[in-house]
Amino acid sequence: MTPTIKDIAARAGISYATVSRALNGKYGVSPRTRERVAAIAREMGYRPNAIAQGLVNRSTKTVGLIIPDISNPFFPRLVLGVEDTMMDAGYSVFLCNSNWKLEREKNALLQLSRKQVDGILISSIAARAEEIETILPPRIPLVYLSSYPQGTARSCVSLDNIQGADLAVSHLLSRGRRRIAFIGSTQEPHSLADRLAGYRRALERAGVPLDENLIILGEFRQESGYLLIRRLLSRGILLDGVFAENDLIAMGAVQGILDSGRRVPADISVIGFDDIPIASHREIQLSTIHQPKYRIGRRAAEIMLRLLTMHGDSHPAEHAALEPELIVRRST
Amino acid sequence: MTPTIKDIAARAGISYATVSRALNGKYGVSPRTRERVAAIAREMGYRPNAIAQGLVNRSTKTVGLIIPDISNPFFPRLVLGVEDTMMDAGYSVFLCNSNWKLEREKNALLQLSRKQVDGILISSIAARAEEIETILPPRIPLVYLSSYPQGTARSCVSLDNIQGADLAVSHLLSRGRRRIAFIGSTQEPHSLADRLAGYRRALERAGVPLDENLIILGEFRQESGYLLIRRLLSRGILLDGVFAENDLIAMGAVQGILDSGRRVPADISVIGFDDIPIASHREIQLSTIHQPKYRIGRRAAEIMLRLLTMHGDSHPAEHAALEPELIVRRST
DNA sequence: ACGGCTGTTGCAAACGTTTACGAAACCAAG
DNA sequence: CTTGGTTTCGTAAACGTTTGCAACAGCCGT
Repeated sequence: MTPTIKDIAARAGISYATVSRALNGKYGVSPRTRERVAAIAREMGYRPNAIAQGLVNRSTKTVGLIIPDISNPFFPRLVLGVEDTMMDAGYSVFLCNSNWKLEREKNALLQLSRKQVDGILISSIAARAEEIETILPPRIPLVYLSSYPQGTARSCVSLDNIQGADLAVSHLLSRGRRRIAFIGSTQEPHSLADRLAGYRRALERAGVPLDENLIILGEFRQESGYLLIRRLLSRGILLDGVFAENDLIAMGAVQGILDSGRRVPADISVIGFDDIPIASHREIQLSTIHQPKYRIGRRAAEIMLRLLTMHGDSHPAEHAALEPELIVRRST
Repeated sequence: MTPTIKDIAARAGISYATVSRALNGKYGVSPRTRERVAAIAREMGYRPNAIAQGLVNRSTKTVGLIIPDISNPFFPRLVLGVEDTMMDAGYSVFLCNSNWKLEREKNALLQLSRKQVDGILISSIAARAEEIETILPPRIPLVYLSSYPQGTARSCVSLDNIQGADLAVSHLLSRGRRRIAFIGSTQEPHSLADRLAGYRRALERAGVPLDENLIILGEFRQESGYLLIRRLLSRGILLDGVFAENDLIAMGAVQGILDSGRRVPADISVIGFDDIPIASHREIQLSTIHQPKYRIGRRAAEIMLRLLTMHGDSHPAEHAALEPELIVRRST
């Protein structure tokens, strides 16, 4: 049995209330007993039971973080940003990943709320806010990061996806490309919508007609990008540029283009989104839209901390949209 | 306020003990009241408080998982293996990453034990078992995965690192390479020792003399591999093969070799370790030693589940060493 | 009518903490 | 010596749940 506060009290010959006060540095216990208690606690290897503390304090000093895909190189930096800032503030982070399944995302939400986390940060794949916010008791702080559902009144931290997509497509246009395909994923409805909007906006501004045949959707995986572009090319559809919704898709697309006997960027330029670490690799050199992943995580965590400290006084939802940045590399 | 079991009891006009029994499907409550309680609970949106349950049940249905680096593509698959099997068994997984810092690893251990997790899985960077096992109360189930300290009596699941390194180096030798550098990391003392041992064993068996100048150590990062190989080459040291302790280092080494005007594999063959996803990319094509990451995670979780169910009866430590597999690609 | 059995329910303790409140002890001033 | 104030500590309730035990009702056989 690990020693409890009562064991310490027994050894010290005092009540366990005093032990609690001594250990927590509360006012009203003499320096002498305070030291004695500290010494005994150290000697017995006392470890406060966070479960019991959580029960009485009604706070677990823990927040949940839900992301869709731990294997996607985009998310680890984001997680790190959250973890670092939350840890500095004395919080633990409970990481869950939903594997792009709404069912699992909802389940994670449920588990976290049962575990009485103090707040939840989520990169949600839900299309509408009700789908996930009805699961949670309304008082619990919730912050979206990187991706958020439509119609939410909660705080969000994300990239300006419309602007980012516009940047990417405008770049392709400036390279003389006119037949630009959009390869996306249906897994995140909201960022898909925004990036498609940016795609359309850039084309329209340049006076390039939109061809619905050039828009194809799959998953956020390399294989998906490969298959989709090959299908497109084998249909004989003409194209000279590709805007992929993320870097993994873009990398798959590059492979597909090469395998079909065309050159990148000579025949077809490709640009991605996210700027994952591997995109800058010497042999890859993928042009892309940079997302400040760590900063997004940190910013979201900071908002969360603010919500946590002013517990429930009023929630002026904050909507931060960070600036995208165009990174030009060999693929365009 | 979220409704508690007492609120339900009040509404149903019965004692809260009965509500608890009804909700948990315990024996001794009539079907009629059972249904009534279930209906009211659903209607009020009752959510059992896992903190309170954990306190009285002395079990949180949660295990901790500590890994050194969430950004390293090796670990996500491992995490997934653990998560999937633990979730199927009704457990949650608390993921912590230590960022290759022993201090943070110890701290994570401390936090997890305070949080009363039922067990801990850890890919440890500690050199000796005492460093971390003294932090934990002895009763708590502990399973090492992928990497474990020396002198532990706990269960481990890992690759046969000696065998893996032997395989890699023997492959280089079979390609006619004789001056084979070892580029490793000091971040994981135990796998370093094993992979070095395999390196030595393969050389010895082939009758190739060991040159200590060819062994250089840094970190498990691409930049590190790049810098180390460049330093080696600029010193004018001859080499025709490189065995890197992991794929990231190997990829950095390849870049360094190319940047120094040499060819891969014509002048220098390079082989890595882990078989991270990107290693199979068309433009990378890195030869490597495959680790069944998902299976390692799953296996470790299975052992953990066994330890959890037979709570404390006896711990016949299980040491599973999975088989490495040589993957030959373009870099050798 | 009675004893005993079965099925259903309530009471209360327990898990390990924090904390409001009150009691005791001490000290200095009147 | 009393009074008042301050410091130090103990008592007990509370957090939300589970569960052993006792109580109670209904029913059966005698």
